[in-house]
Amino acid sequence: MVRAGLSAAKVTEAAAEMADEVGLDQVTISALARRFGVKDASLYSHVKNLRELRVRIALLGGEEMTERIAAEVAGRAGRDALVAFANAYRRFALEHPGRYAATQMRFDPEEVADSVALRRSIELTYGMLRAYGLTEPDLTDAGRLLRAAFHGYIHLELSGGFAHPREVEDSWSRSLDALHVLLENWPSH
Amino acid sequence: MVRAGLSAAKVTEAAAEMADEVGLDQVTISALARRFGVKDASLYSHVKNLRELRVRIALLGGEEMTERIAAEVAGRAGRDALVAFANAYRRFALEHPGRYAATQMRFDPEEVADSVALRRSIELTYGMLRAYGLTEPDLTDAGRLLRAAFHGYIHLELSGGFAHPREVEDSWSRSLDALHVLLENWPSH
DNA sequence: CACCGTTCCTAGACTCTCTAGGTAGAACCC
DNA sequence: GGGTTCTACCTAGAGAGTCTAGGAACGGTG
Repeated sequence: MVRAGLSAAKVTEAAAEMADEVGLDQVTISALARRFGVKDASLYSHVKNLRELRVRIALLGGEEMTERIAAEVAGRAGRDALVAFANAYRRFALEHPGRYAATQMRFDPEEVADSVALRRSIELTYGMLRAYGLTEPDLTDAGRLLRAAFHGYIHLELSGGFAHPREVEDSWSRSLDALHVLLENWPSH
Repeated sequence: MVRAGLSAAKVTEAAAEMADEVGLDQVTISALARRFGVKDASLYSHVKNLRELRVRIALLGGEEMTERIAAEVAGRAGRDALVAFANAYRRFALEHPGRYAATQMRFDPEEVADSVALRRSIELTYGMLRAYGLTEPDLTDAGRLLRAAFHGYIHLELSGGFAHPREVEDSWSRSLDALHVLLENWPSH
């Protein structure tokens, strides 16, 4: 008997790759087992169930994503930081749609409680916004709007919601200009 | 034998209701059949398959949503129209999360080709933006950003992404203020 | 070498989608 | 009222997926 030599980490990595290729909801225990040349039941030694597998994809994706964003934003402020953040965010989501989709799942608080990436990504956003001179509660409001705009844009783009011929690239960078202007003129009170 | 008296419309309506109650991905043919006290196979007389059922939910939801938005926006312009549009959009999504989720599916062009609601919702957005004095291509760019912001906000809210204690209601209306300012100062060229 | 934990297996229960072909109610028409 | 036809609903079953229980073989450790 030749063993595949699996582990929780290997299974998660392969699942993430599969999610990027065929979509998160096409990642099934049995399809993954097939990919490893192994029986379904074997995977349950490494992963509790399908739900947990997807959460693992999300945690992996979240880490990779914030790492890339952090690297791009490092040393920048204001418009430069905003553009770097946004482009790193979007590029990751487009290159890794499955991982990205996983990060958008609904989690129980305890599932992501010990996720460093989550906390770090919030810090990154707030740091960026503070450079615009914002303070609470504007910080929270602007942060939410920014996250919503980024996520909404990518979601619509990935789901084919932009049918109009105008290039999404152009639209995107013009939207970033607009958001920059918005943050500079955030209406306080 | 007592008949349930089903039809495609009744099945769709019940499926939409079910989606709002338990989530779109919990709407299965068998669960729906159970709800009607009927065997799974019986539903296939009314609906081609699960995919088509979900598309029907989306089309139904889309119609209801644009109808409500149109009613709220009618006769308003500028900030009033923006706020009315946004609030109607959000309220519908929060009251009908299943229907709303269905409208965010990825569709083949032909599936939604004859959807009046889709075209009307685009017209509504563009009408609103023209009142801000925008012209192409700013119209498209601003429209995309607006849709992204609305959708992103609701998606994050529905998926529990706003953990911070600050009231979402307040954040939301402040974000609408901000978007209003943004549209008034949209950076052309 | 014998022990032990881990990896992988078989077997099977349960759920879901969807097809093929059959039965029984309702509506029409003479 | 009896026959025809449409269609709502049925049984039966194939196929795919999740997941559990319990067993076998491999790898490393004493």
